Amino acid sequence: MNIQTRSGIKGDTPAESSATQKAYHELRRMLLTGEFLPGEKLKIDRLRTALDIGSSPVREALSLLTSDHLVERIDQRGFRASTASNENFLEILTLRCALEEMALRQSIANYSEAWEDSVVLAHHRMARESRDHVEAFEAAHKHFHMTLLAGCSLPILLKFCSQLYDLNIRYRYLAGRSLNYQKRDIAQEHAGILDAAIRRDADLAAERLQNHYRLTGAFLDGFLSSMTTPPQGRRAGA
Amino acid sequence: MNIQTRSGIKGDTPAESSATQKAYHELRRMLLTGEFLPGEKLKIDRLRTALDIGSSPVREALSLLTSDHLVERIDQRGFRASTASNENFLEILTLRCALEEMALRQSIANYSEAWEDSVVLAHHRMARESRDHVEAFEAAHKHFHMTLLAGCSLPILLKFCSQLYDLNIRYRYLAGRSLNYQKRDIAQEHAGILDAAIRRDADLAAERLQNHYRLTGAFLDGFLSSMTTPPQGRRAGA
DNA sequence: AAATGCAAAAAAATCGATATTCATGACTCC
DNA sequence: GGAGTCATGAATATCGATTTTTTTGCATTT
Repeated sequence: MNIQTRSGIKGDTPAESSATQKAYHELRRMLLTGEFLPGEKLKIDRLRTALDIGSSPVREALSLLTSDHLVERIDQRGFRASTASNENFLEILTLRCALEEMALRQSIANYSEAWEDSVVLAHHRMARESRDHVEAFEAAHKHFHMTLLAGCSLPILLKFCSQLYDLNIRYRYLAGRSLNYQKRDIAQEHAGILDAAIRRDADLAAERLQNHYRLTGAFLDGFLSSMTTPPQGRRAGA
Repeated sequence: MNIQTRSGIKGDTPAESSATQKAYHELRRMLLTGEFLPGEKLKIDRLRTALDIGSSPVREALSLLTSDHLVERIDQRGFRASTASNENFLEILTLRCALEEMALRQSIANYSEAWEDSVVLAHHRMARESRDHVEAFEAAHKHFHMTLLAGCSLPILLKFCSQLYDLNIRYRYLAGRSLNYQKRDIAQEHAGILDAAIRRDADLAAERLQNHYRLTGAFLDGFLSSMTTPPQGRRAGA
C-alpha cells in the first residue's frame, strides 16, 4: 500500500522525497499557521492517521521540530506544541533585532554584486506576490529578509535567524492575521531597508530593520496577553 | 529480552529513563569527545549494535543531535558526524562572544542575590574539580559559564549559548586536549570574570569573558588547518 | 466524605521485519 | 578500449506489532 510514497505528482514543495520530510514540512506548516494551539498535545496516533504515514517518521519529524522550538518533548509523555507567552514573544523580538542586525551588518561589510542582485531580485518578487495570495507573500517575505542576511557567510547565525523568523510568524498567525498589518506601509519599509543595504549604509539599514520589527512587535504585543501559556494544553473538542 | 531497559542501577547520568535518552546522551558524548571523526558516516546498524538498542531510538537521537549541529542528515543517505572547518570554528567563536556578552550583560542587569549565590557556588565547584578528573572539570566549567548567563531570563538565547559552547568543546577535543590550555592561568581568568560579574561591572565582565574566549580561540586556531572538511568522510579501518 | 491504592485503558516507546533507495562492479554496446 | 547500463549487495527508511509507561476511574479503607 501507500503507493503515493514517491508522489512527485503535486510537487508544491520541491519533491517530498522521504516520508519524514513530508511529515516535517506538513507539521511545521500546521504549527506555524496555528492549526495546533500552544501547549496542545500532539498524539502520535492522530498524526499518524492524519498524515497517512507510520509512527516512526512522525516521531522523527517531531524530534526535528523540537530543535526548532516549535515542539516540546516531555520525558516519557510524548510531544506537544510549544507553549506561547508574552515573554517568549518579546524574547524572540529582542533576539531577532540583535542577531539580524549582526548578520545584516556583516552582509553589508561583505558586499558583492551577486548579493546586491539577489537582494533586489528577492525584493521584486516579494512586491509582485503581495497582490496575490497571502501564503505566497509570506514565503517571499521570508526569502527577502533571509537574502538580506545571507551575505554574512555565517551559516549558524543564519539558521538562528531563520528559526526566530519562523517563531515570530507563528505568533502572527496566533494573534490572527486579521489584524491587518498591511495598514502600515510595509512596502515602503521594505524599500527603505533595501535601499540602505545596497547603498551599503550599515547603520541606516540596521536602524530601519529594527524599526520594521519593533513596529510589528508593538502591533502584536498586547494581543497576546489573553493567551499566556495555559497550565495544561488540553484541547476541548475532538 | 533487554531486561536492563529500566536500569537505574548505576545512575551516573540522572536516571536514563528512555532508550532514546540513553542513545542521545551517549552519542552526544561520543561526538563531543571526538570519538567520531568529522564527516564520519554514522551507520544505524553499527550504532544499534554498539548501544544495544533498536534502530528507532538511534534514529530519533540522531535527529535530535542534528538540531544541535553535531550531526548532519543527508537526504536519503543517513547521518554523519558534522564536518569541521576553520571557518566553522571561527563562526562559533564569533557567535559565542556576541551572544554570551548579550546574555551576561542582561544577567548583570537583572542582578539578584540568588544569582550571585549560584555563580559563586558554581565557581567554587569548578575550582574544586579542576584538581581531579578532566571529565568532571569540563562539566563544572560549562556549568559555571552557563550559570553566569542564566540570570538573563532569555531561554532561547541560553539554549543557543549552550549549543555553541558544546560545539566549541568538540573542537577542543578534536585539536587534542594535549595542547595544555592549562598553561594559561585559566583559574585567574575565571576569578576575574566572577569578580566583575558580582561587582556588577558589566563592561569589565564582558571584556574579560571575551578575552577568555579569544585566548582559547587563538590557541586552537591553526591547529585546525590540517583538518579542514574532507570531501567524503570515509573512514579507513573499522 | 476524603484519601489511598489498585486495575483497566490509553498512549508512548521500542522492536524486528520488510520495502526502498543507493552504491558498487561486471558486462555489453559503441 | 571506453562509456553507459544493468544486476547485485549494502544501507536506509518505513511499517505494524509488541512492550512499557502513564493516566484514569473505581473500589476500599479510615
